[in-house]
Amino acid sequence: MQKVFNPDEYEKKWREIWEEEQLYNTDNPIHSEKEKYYCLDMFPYPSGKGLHVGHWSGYVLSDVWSRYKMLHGYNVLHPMGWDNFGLPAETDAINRGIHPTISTKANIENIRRQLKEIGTVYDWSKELNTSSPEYYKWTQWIFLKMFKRGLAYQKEQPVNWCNHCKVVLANEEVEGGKCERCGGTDIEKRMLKQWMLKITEYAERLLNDLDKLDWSEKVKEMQRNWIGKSIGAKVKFTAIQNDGNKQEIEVFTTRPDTLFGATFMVLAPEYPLLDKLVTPEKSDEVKLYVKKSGLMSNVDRQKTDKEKTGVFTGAYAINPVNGKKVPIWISDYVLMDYGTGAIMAVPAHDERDFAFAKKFNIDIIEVIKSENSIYDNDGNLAQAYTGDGVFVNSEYLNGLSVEDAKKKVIENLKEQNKGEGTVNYKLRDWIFARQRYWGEPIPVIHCKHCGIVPVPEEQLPVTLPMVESYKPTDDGKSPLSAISDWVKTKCPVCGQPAERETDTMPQWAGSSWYFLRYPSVSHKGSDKAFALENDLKEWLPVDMYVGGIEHAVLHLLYSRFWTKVLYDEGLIDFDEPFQRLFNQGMICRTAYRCHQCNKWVPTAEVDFHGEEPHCPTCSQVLDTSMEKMSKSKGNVVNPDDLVNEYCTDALRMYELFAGDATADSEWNDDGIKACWNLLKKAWNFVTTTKLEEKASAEALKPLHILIKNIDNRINLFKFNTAISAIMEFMNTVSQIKSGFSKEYMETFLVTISPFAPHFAEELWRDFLSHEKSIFLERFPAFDKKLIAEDSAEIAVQINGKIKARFMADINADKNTLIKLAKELAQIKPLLEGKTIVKEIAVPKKLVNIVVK
RNA sequence: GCCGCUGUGGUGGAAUAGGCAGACACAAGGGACUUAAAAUCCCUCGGAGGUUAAACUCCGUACCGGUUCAAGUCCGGUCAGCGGCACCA
Repeated sequence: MQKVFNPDEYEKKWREIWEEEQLYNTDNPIHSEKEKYYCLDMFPYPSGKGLHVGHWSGYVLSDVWSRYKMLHGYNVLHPMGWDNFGLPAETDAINRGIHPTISTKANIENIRRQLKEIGTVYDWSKELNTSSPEYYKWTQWIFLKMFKRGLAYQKEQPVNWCNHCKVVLANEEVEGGKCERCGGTDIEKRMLKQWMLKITEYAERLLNDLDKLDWSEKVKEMQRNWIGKSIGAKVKFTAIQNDGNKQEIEVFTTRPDTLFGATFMVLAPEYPLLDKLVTPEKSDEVKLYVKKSGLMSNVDRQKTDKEKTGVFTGAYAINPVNGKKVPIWISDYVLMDYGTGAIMAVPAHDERDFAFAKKFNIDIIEVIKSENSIYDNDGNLAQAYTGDGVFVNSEYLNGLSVEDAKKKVIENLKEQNKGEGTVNYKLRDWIFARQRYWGEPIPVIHCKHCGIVPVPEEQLPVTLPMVESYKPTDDGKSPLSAISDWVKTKCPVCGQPAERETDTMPQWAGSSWYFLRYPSVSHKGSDKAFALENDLKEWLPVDMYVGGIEHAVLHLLYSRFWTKVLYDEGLIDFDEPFQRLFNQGMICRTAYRCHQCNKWVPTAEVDFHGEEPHCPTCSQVLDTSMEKMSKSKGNVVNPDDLVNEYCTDALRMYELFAGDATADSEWNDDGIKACWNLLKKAWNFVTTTKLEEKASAEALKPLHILIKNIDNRINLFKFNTAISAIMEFMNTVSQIKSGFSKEYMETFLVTISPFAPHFAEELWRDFLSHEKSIFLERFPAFDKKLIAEDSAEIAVQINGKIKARFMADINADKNTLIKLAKELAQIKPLLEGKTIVKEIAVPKKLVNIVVK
């Protein structure tokens, strides 16, 4: 009787059996002899929206990779968990009026169901959740390690405060002046005392170690940019205060060579000792400017195209190289949190200083001459010249090049104790506190007598109290501060009444080390943060990390930092968490926007009458654009619907087939049909072909080509062409009438099983009556001899244009090929009366005859 | 502005190491089967010319130029798009 293709029936069945058999549990004894392999997905934060087909693609990809590794005999750890703490979950809870402990639980259940429907190999026995006390106990423990190493400290400083989210933002969370969370621009600088992590201490290592990682250049470059190393010098100027005393002002510059061209100095408006410098007659003007720039939003202040503003302080400083008096100005183009908050201004050779000097009529002294400098009609510099050249007006530097002048001036400054060579980074310390409820409490106690005291390790975790009201406040205080029962405690050192820290950790805390936790999750008896025991230790570091590019700086930089700290603590024996990183592209789909109503129109609601899409409310023709899938743009495709209409395996295959895995790809609603048809064809092929004792050479050839192609292409992460290899195979074998065997079908099923696991398992165990899972098989090796061709088609070109083709023996040498080509009926006449200039032959490919 | 990446049919995309551009699909058109539709199967499918039909000829991988017997691929320049950084001294 013919076996009917009915995925609805078998897909669910196999998922349940796999789970019952604990097939993917790495502790299952059937895997005990195997080499370990750790393939990790970036874990999701459980939002209420569920997964769309764009999210699926990354999970399918890592699943194919994991299954492929299993078939190569590895014990594959492929875990999943929930990044549950943090703003997304809290915002979702507030919007729905449900406590986050409850709302996230429901969200997790929905996403877990969806992930299971993908047919993934997750080892659910190792599921973790960053908001569970047994997990965040260790997040707090790591924090205390940092605190004890002096890497966590409190500092009062101006910080980015998002008025919409009512929370402090780390520098990494401000993207182009906008809040990374809400996309809003209502961000102001507030003076707040904050917990900080000294990531800057690791800047150099975070930069250098990028070289040893197997990551895309793009992500590495983004991290390099973010760390932003600049090599330059610190130079000490001496300023005269308004009380007549001297004050040293240090500047950072990447161009110490141009020091003789410094004609003024600029301080950031927030510069600490400004009051002592400003002269009485300038005092009001300066105060007004400082106030104004303090009120300006980040976005406005950072606009590069805006005109320079500034105020003269009335004070002067002495240039250490030539004793010249230069005026001290303040301006908002100098930032307090980079370098020293003060610069020496060299208008002739810096564009910003040039613009400033032009506007306020300050001297411009050229110290580098070059034929590339541009002058106006009066012979003055028309713009700053920043290139190389020959030094002038610079005493002992005259005649030197930029490189030599830098060296010499630094030497000189150092001798006179007026400065030294130094390095600066754009990277700032990580603001590590949030004034929010839904996060890990920072485990310290404030005691009037003993200062800041860490909570003793044996008292961890400091649990987050269950409260009714967890909404954020406007005053920058954590909702926890209102819970006096919780806040009031005793100092662990002196026993006197003391108060708990009420800020919580940022969203990124839990995800900074979760990959270390997975291997030991089901070993709960071990009272350790992460696997140090021999058998667990071997899992780490992560072999393959798969996720979106959106975490290129934030999560991936933070994780690298924490890993290095834990390495320095001697807790782990590696200092990079993710050896190999794969960033999948995003899936895009047409989105419709009505410029009249000024909103996105969900695809399902678009009125498609006539040729063009119309707005359902105002009937305007809609603007269309290709956008990454998102609920807010209304262009998501729900995988649940496609699984119902087709099947999981078809959707898995189409996600891969749609395009290059690294690139963004476009969702085509009809595309899945191709994969659905492919499965149907393959099903009929396996179930209806008449089998013989032994497979024929004719039949084996396409099979071994398939094995070779799949193997190569999975290794190169070329999943789209791996799927087309299966299509090509089906097209070829449909022309072959006989010569197939049972063994043949078995090999075929193993080869395609990473892509269509349910399909392969059903035919393997049910149709071909195997006891054990197909995923305990070995991926077949291809046989070169079976693929080998005995002849090849040779293209014949005259002057590079194809004129004929012929079949030749695969081993024919160059001379034979040329000889055969010249005798061809189509070629012979073309050579008559011509002089042959050159003859080129490429075995197995072509012959090119150059004639005159 | 600086840095990085990408430009291939109507569409998504193929093309080891410079060697037959457009694999594999989607859409479209035509045909078969069918009372009909769906499903399935077969054919056509970059452009221009050419022929009853073929053969055949020319052009064609954003644009301009170069290297080479040979360029989607290498080099130089231009344009466009995407991403990152951006008053970082």
